Amino acid sequence: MGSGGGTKNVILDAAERLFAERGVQGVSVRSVLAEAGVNAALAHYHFGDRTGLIREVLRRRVEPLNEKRLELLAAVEREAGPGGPTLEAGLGAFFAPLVDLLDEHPDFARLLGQLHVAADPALRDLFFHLFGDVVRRFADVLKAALPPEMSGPQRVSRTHFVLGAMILTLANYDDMALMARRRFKPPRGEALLREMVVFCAAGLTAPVAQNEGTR
Amino acid sequence: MGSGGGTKNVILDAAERLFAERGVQGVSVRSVLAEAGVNAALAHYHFGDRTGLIREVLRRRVEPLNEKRLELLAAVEREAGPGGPTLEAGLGAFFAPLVDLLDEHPDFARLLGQLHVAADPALRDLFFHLFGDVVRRFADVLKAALPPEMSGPQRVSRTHFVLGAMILTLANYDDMALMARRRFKPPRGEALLREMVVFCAAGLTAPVAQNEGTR
DNA sequence: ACCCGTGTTAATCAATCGATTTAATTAATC
DNA sequence: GATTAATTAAATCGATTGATTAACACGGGT
Repeated sequence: MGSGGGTKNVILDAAERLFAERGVQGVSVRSVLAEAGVNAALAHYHFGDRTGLIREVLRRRVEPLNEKRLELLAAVEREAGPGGPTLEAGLGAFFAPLVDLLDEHPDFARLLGQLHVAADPALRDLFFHLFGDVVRRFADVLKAALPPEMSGPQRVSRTHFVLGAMILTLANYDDMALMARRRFKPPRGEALLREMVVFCAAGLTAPVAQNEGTR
Repeated sequence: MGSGGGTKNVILDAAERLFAERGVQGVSVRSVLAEAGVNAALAHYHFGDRTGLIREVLRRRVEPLNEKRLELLAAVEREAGPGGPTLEAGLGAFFAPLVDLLDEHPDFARLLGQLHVAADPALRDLFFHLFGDVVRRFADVLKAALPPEMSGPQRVSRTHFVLGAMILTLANYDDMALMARRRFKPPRGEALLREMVVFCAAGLTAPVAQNEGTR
């Protein structure tokens, strides 16, 4: 389940699990150490303070995630023509590492989804600092792959919707079918990735101003 | 800004503001009462305990929201043919009250977005209890408006993406343009509603299995 | 006038929080 | 094998938490 031995990783695993279950703000450092089964002073020794613990929980998984995203992006850019990668290829490079994360570390995926909408200012700063560069890289790819006549605000809005679809999938994925009366087994892995790419690509490229009577 | 006088509403307004700023779990009852400028025992007097305060903050705005949603849904169903309302009309009835909420009570809108992905089990229960019925009503409308050959899991997945796009818009709307290098004024009101409906309708009706090489 | 219910205030409870200190234990180095 | 550094354990600090209590103000109804 966790990530190898060492007291440090034992603590980080416990923190990841509890953070996902109760929310970062709803978890005390003491409860993390109790869950990990180690002494109550080890968090301070290994991570300095509470913020250091949270930061390390995130950094441990976000850094490989960002690397994988940039690798995939470089790959699709290498294979693409001079116009840059297609919309589907760009979205695939952005989503695929998250879909893998959902399989390998579902607790962390839920935590990641929560943090995207977290209100605590300190958490938000930490979060944007971790992801800002990569998100901007992909935003440029998206811009190049979208029709040039699309306005800036429109592209920003639609990109925002794409992020929302992605975030709720991370945060709530296992509850996805809860509201349906029949219980469906939600797709995983490759199938989920395809669903996300198809949905977002269609939404991003939808023709504008086709329907007026929505209210 | 608030909702009329009365100590009760003064407390609820302060709670709404602080909850949106720092997250429900990051706000103490004492800080709410200090922000409201009232005595430290009035929360217990008016709302029983902390959970009662949270519940009332939500109920005060969610009940009118649900009523407005059902009214709009009844209206579009009345105007629709025997096949039920169109996809765009159904989505419009679902989104319009939220777009209004974003204008009139932006703090509560942010709070609502957070709660959709909140991890605290008690909060999640409270939340699903408030919205479950209405969401299921609209899920049925969506099902009727979508192509009958779409599979159940696929419809559930795409509905989930729609909810995600909506939730992030609520939670993060003012930060929408933050990641763009140029600063755009994000759309409001009618324009935002049209953006959401167009994007989601296109995503929901996208043809399946058109692209295989997404990874 | 009297009482009573509503609203408010100040004071305080035990529990828990993040953080720190001191001591005991283990591992590594010379 | 002695010395030193790294790690773990146990106990405790002041501050803050949710909750509760008792006392006080005040207005309307009988």
